Amino acid sequence: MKQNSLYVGTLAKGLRLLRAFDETHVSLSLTELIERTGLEKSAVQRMAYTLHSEGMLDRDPDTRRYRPSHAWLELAYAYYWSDPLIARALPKLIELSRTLGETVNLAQISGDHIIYALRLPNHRTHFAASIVGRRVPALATASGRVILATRSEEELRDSCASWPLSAVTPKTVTDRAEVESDIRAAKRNGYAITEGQILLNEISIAVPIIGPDGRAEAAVQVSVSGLTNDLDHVRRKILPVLLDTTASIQG
Amino acid sequence: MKQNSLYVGTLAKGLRLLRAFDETHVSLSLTELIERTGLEKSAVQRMAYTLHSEGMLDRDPDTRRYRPSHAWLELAYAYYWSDPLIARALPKLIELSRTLGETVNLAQISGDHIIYALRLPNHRTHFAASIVGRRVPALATASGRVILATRSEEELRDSCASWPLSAVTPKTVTDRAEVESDIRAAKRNGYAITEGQILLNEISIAVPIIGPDGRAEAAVQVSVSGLTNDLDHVRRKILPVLLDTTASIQG
DNA sequence: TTCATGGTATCATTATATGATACTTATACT
DNA sequence: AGTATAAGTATCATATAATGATACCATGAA
Repeated sequence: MKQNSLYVGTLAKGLRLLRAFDETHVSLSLTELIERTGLEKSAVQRMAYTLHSEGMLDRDPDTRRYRPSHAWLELAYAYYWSDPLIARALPKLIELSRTLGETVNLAQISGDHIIYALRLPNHRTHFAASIVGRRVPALATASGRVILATRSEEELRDSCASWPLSAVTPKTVTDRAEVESDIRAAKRNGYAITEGQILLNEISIAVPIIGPDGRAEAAVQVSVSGLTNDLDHVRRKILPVLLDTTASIQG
Repeated sequence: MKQNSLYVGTLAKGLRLLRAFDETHVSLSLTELIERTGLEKSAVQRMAYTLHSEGMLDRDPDTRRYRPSHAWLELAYAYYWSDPLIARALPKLIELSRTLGETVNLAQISGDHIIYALRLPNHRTHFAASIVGRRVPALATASGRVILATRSEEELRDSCASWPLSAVTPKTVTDRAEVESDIRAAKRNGYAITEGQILLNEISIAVPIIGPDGRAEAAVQVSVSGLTNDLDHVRRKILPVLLDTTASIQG
């Protein structure tokens, strides 16, 4: 599968089973696992058996379908402890969530996507918008843009040119020049604001968490309904507290 | 390692590296991984290399230490989609969190522990108490007790006798008879309440989410400060809304 | 009932993981 | 600084353990 002699193909195969599960594949039968991983029937049989007996997959004895187990949440728990930013940001986000009464998120850059590492929902909204671990193309989000805005000119241009950018709502901006100029605006302003890019009628505003080297790896983002808010209100009422929050996280 | 011919030892070894990380081991060097997994040096070298090249472990090029990667959060994301209870409970918990202004949790039974699958923190508190994926001995928690209270007499007795129960605070009840009678009380009342069992000065109240078969696999738990609340207030003010919430989740 | 599909079990073959060892790079100590 | 010691990396012969083909057994549909 890969060249290096240190690479253990068997382990990689096992991981492929884990990654076969996502929002549209919440449980998988043996044959479905075969399809999704592209592995041999026997291999899948063995990997699934092993993952199950190690507690990484639950199995319905009746339907014989496999499902993610609680161990997947335990891994998230370990992640949270391992990332020093989480411990610094969480108490501030709780505070922010309380004062605003709106959904607040901590987004981290992860390749050309952002991943929501913390989410404190305050209103019923789409399921995907209230659970952690979701990955979204960075260029399509206020957080991704404002993080990019802290990077070098070259990095900014390259990313705008090559990172994924696909329409998910009718309002999603797919013109790369437009995205780039929006990021430059974010650079000047210190925040980025988007409307209906991922979800219609949703306004998101994000402020970067800037590291000692001036580069941001993460951002705090507040998302509000576009039906009950307008851009101006978001800028006047939410932005100031948001800036306070990120400042206090940066310490 | 195990007898069955379907068992793939190599995959199991790789998983052991993942599980070597926890709240007290947030990053691990090669030698630390060797110690914690008990595997051969060469094996750990290979597994770590493979996990890293598959994106399951991050690696600091300077310190050469390994850390959980964002992929661990993605797994949690897949878990959330796979568990139908999450989607039913989350909007109700958001509502509950707003009306109470207190920290609300969804706890699920997982062997002899409970695991916090959803947490909506409202006050700054201990870090461990605000992130998902934490496992706690079921008998020491209001949620665990109230879930057990929905089970058969035999199961109840066996669990009280054999499940783990260790003192974590000076107030932790380690007398199994006392725990058992508390669970029986929960059976009559439909809720369980604990004080300072896991965290000093914390009062927790839990109500089970009862399935069609009458057995609970999960519970909704509200935790408040014992300094600003007393048991009676919790029962009068929080319990009624909590009961509404669980009723609406059961649908 | 029969048929088709999905899941389970077995086994000879050899590719692949193994673990010992040597080598290189970092860190600690004097 | 210079040496010692530990930590990390690379290599390789060997055989164990993963492989994948195939046969067998449930399950559910027609």
